[in-house]
Amino acid sequence: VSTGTVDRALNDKPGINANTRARVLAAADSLGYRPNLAARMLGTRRQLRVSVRLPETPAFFWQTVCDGLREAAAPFAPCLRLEFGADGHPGLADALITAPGPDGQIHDGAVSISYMADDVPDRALVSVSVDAFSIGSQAGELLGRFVSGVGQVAVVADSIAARAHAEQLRGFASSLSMFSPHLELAAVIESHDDERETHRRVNDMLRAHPRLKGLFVGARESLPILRAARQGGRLAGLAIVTTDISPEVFSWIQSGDVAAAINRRPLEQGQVALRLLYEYLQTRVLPTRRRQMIAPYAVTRSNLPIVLERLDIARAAARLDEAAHGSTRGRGPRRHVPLQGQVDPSGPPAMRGRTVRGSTGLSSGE
Amino acid sequence: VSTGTVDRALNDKPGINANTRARVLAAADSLGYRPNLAARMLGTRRQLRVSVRLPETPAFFWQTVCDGLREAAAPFAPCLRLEFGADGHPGLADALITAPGPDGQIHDGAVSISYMADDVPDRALVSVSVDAFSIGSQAGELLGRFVSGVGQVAVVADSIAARAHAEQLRGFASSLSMFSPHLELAAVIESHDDERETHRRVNDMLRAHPRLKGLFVGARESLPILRAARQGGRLAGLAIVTTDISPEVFSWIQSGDVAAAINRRPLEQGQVALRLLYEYLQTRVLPTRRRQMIAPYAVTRSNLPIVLERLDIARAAARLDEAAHGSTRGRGPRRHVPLQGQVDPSGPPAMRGRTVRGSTGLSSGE
DNA sequence: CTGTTAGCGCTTTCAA
DNA sequence: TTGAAAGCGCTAACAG
Repeated sequence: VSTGTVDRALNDKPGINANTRARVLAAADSLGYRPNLAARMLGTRRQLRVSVRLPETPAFFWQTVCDGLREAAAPFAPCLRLEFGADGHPGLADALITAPGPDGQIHDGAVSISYMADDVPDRALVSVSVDAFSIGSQAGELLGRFVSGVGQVAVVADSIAARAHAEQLRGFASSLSMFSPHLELAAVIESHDDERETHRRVNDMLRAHPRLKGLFVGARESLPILRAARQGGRLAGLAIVTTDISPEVFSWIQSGDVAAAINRRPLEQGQVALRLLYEYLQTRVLPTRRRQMIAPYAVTRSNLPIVLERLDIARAAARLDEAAHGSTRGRGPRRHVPLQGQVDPSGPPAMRGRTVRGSTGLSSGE
Repeated sequence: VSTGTVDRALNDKPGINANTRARVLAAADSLGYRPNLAARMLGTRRQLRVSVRLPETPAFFWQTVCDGLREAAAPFAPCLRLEFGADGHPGLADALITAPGPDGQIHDGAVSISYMADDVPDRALVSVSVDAFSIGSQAGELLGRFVSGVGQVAVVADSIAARAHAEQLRGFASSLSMFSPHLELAAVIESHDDERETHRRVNDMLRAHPRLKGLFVGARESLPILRAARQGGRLAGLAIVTTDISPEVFSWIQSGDVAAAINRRPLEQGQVALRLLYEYLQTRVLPTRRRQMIAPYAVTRSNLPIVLERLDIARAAARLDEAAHGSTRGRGPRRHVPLQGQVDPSGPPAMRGRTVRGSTGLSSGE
């Protein structure tokens, strides 16, 4: 019963009698042994390397996910190290955090995988995502409450064929029929990579439905759709709910032209993904649920300022962290471009909860 | 330049020449030295002890805060140890997490303090809270959107004198006047410890305003108020927004009688508090903002199921953790009573996002 | 297959 | 005031 043997037993290492292993395991169990993770990382000078491979667009969303990852990883430094994009060679990493490609498949290999999407492919350890159905049903409920009287609503989504978007649509339709029988789903259109094309489709749809009262924008990029509605002079009569949370739409929310944006909570997605991954890497225990759901919620002009503040904090911390890291290791370019400027191009960054009192809060500063 | 000297320099220990200390510090800085926190905890066998002293009511809220603390502390075990209530003697602890008494003061002493409330007393290191103003203004906005046409709304709060409640009220009034000029704030009443008394006051108010269209329940315990509205037969014509997220009100949300509950996010409050505290204890660096704000958001029947799921996960994990801890240390009673039964007394615990399709979701299970 | 040993980066104690 | 050395709990390499 030497430490070496115990180590072999506890860590499923080869070169140990099945019998002794069993005895050691039993003893450990009865003694309630818990390994000291800190000491383990000390022993092996090796640090856990987590490679992060995420899409580049929509930029704000994924950069915020990265902020969440960084924030959650900070306390574990230097035991754990995040390698973003090209820096991290997945083959050398202990884990890979990724999102599926357009075909829904993961292409890289790694020891363990955390995965940010609605499906859990077999190769993924765990997936973190907001519930698409819940996003849709929340949008439906909100529109139902925002629009008074009988009327029509429409949906713009990216690709109805994609599972996530289909789920959103199901949720939307379901909550419409359940909570808002006064609303009729008059049209569902798909947005297009080409902004002009999207603009045209939305325009056509709006003309076809002159009395449309509500619009759910489920597309990743909502700006082309919003602009089409504005140019058609339809903003006043239209309650709009979007899923796009990006600096560009903040002013639309602030002005009330967009009634609500369903937050997919990228920051939390990153945090949760990292927490789960770390736990797994340390304990090798899989979480009970392989799909970790995050509750989406509505951002409106009354809670927008404080939501933004949180995002700013994360971003500032990330910047700080990267700077410190940079000076330590002294290599590698800055990849994480601060978005501050985009959030508030003209005014001071300080935009506290109180701002809601000033009607032009976002664009004028305080 | 031996390790001992370096240690003395870096940790401000006595018995070192001011000159050498300066030199060591300079060298450390230029080398970009970052202490290895894991190794530090190994060296001193001492673990960080954090004493948690939180109110007992409202039970659901504070127990969920504790769940958040536990969840965030789990990865740091065994370096950090949470001691709840009577277990932890604050005098022996490295830190104290607490909430202010009714008088707004902290009574216990500890090295550092995390604090869950709207104010930061001087003795507190940092405070974590939702922004009360934001809660109020969100409630105001939602009511403004839920209620169509000109009408009156009312507020029920705990004690207008308390700063947090005053802020809530300010936020509510502000967003009402800004976003919803069609609504008039017709009455503000205070709830009472005695449920009968509360019931009577609400009743009187409702009679005095027969055409009331909206009600914001900012009181901690909303049930007496909700019941009064129901018994007065006023539910149908009344849009109700509450701040009380507890098992008792879930069914009211599910049924649509309560249009929305503003979530003060106890789970996140706990997580954030612990993260900040840990960071401080390790690095002795104070966070840039001493008030950490969390964005409140609206829980409605469309996102209720998934919000509940998250709470359940936290609770299950906490139970698991406590069980494991219990078997290891084999002492101490279970203090943390699982609330599962209260959430869903009749049905199976599985209540997923899809449940929204069944109109009786909550009470019938699936 | 098992035991022994040398560290990992830090704190602490005891000597100089 | 400084240095030297032991040891925290664990892993890894080498002996038996």
